[in-house]
Amino acid sequence: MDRRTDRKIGIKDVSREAGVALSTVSHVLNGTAPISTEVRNRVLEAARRLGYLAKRQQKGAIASLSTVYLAVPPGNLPHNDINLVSWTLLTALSRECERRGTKVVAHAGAPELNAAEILAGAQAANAEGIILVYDDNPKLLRALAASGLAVILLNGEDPTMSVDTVAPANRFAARLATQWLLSRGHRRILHLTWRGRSTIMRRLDGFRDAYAEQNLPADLGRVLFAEGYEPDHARTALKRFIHQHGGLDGHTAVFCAADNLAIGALAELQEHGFQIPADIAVVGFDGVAPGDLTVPSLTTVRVPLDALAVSTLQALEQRLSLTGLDHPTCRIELGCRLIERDSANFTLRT
Amino acid sequence: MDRRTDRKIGIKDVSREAGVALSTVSHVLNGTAPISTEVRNRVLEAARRLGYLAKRQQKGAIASLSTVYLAVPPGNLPHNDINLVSWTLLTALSRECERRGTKVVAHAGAPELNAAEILAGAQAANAEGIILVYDDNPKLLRALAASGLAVILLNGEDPTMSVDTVAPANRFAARLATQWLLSRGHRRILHLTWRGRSTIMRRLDGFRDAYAEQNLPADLGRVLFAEGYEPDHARTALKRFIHQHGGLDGHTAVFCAADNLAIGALAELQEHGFQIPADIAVVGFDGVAPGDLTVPSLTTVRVPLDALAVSTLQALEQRLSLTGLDHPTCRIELGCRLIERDSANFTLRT
DNA sequence: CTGAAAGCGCTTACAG
DNA sequence: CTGAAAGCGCTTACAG
Repeated sequence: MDRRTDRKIGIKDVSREAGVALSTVSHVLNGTAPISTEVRNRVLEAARRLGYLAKRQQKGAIASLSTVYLAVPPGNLPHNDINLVSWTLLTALSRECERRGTKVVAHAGAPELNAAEILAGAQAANAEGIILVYDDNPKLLRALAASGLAVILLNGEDPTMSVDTVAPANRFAARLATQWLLSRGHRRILHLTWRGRSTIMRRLDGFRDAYAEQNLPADLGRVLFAEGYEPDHARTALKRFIHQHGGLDGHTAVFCAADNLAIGALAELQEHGFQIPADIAVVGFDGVAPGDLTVPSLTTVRVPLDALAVSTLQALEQRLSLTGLDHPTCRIELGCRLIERDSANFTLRT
Repeated sequence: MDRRTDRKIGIKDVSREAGVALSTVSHVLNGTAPISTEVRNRVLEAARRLGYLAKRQQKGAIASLSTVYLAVPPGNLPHNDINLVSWTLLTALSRECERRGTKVVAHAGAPELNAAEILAGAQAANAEGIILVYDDNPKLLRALAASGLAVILLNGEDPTMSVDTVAPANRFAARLATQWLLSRGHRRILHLTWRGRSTIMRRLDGFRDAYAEQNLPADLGRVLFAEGYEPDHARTALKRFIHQHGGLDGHTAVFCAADNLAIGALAELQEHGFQIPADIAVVGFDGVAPGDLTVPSLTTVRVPLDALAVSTLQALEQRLSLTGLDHPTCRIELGCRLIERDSANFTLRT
């Protein structure tokens, strides 16, 4: 493999690699002549290996999006918040736009997002598409969808399926993390969450799924609601819980619906003298904070923010190219991975 | 708009349509020179309108899949079953493959799908990808994923997110149908379903979501499990229910998790002398049967089978082009539409 | 399926 | 950003 990635790859290279005539490659790629499947496969494999197919695909996808309009509920904007997830997601989004040469215009409107304002802003910016982040107000979504512009909801749910959405596979990821704890002997797991957007409730669904899948009594998995998703909310909720039950009430693990909560949980639990993970294991959800931010380092579910940004732009272009056709709206969920660190690195004897 | 779709459209046409120089169009499409957003947008819009972008995209996507290997659990094969959904889905799939010039090789193995057999078959067929339909056995999925071949699960769930999946948005669609009934005054709705694959349980989730969303007591929405998804299973289950309760126990609507069940429900309810929809409304799920197959015609949720087939092939190609990279697996759900016919065409006075 | 050759469409460099 | 021009890469028709 001494191919230089800088030299441009053409069908001549593919024909040499596959050991067939130049014209044969062309015919395979365009379906303009009947070619035996054996040769056809050889050609396609060579084209794929040399990156020719990828190059060709990129050329087809390029440049259809010149400007996107980005609307984020002000409460989730990075500057007035310690929300690292928001910040990382928006960074990934703008980096991906830059890579594609797509201009991003951010919405700056009233604190409450408003369809008319967003549409006016998008029009003024000459945007072909709108990316809405987090907000899942059905009225807003429906109004935007009715405008005929291409709209994608990122990191939110639209139960009415009026617009395309891109989000992490929250339910399945939470289920996997819970299963992982169960497989290490934990039985009484506390799910620490808050009454946030519906995507957060999907993590609760997944938590319960894991118990159901193993035919374990559902009440082994208790749910504790904090007042919000900041570390202090976690501390307050846990403090009250520990006070009420005179301890952890037999729980051996806390599965938090956000890293922010997990950070607060670590602090609060340690303040009460619990050893982590020996007395109680802690698992987070998000995976944007560096591992050594906490002591012990946090085991967590990593949400693929970069891939979410890529998929969002792809979905937007896809929708744009389908303008006019009534292709159904789609919901895309991306898989998350468990990052095993110290805060849950302990197997219970069963 | 007198453009002839048969004449090939080139950038010359785009430049004329947009009123700019030929070279400008090229620069816009390739990002090879800085172009003002105003001109850029004019060019892209013209390119989109003339179908040039679509043509270019198609060229990029074409021909990367030569052969797919199709594995369907034998129980779901059309020939030994009255399962119209299966039949329609597989037809849509093979039609889409034909359109793309992709060869389909069907798996013919033991009644129980087996990873080694499937992989051997796919290899023998020189297939680049595998489409698995329905089956959601986690062991099977994991084994296939580990093989390194591109794998898509169609109409199933993979909670482990080992392989990419494409499915209808079952949960949201069931929620919408239930909301629609609730909005027409129904309060006690019976959800008639069966213990099928997990995708069917998502319809139950959606049924419950609709009650929760309106803050209605969850026990207003009762669930009745039939022994299977055939019309006779529905009849048996309903017969027993009516007998036990000496009637419909206050229910004014039956929301069935499959059209097959709805067909049985219509027959059974009418046999007991109930008027449909005046005494009880019936809603199905699938939408593959013609509307006049039943009396009265069936209101149902239409699953976009053609679009599912298109998305499946797209997802497979996408995965193929990402070979090597560790892009997370994705789950794609497509929106469904409620088809309003006579069997639920009745609004209750509230 | 090959290989040489003609031709087409797009890209690119450049003066205005 | 235009417009004429050179050039490149791919397509296509055809004899073998």
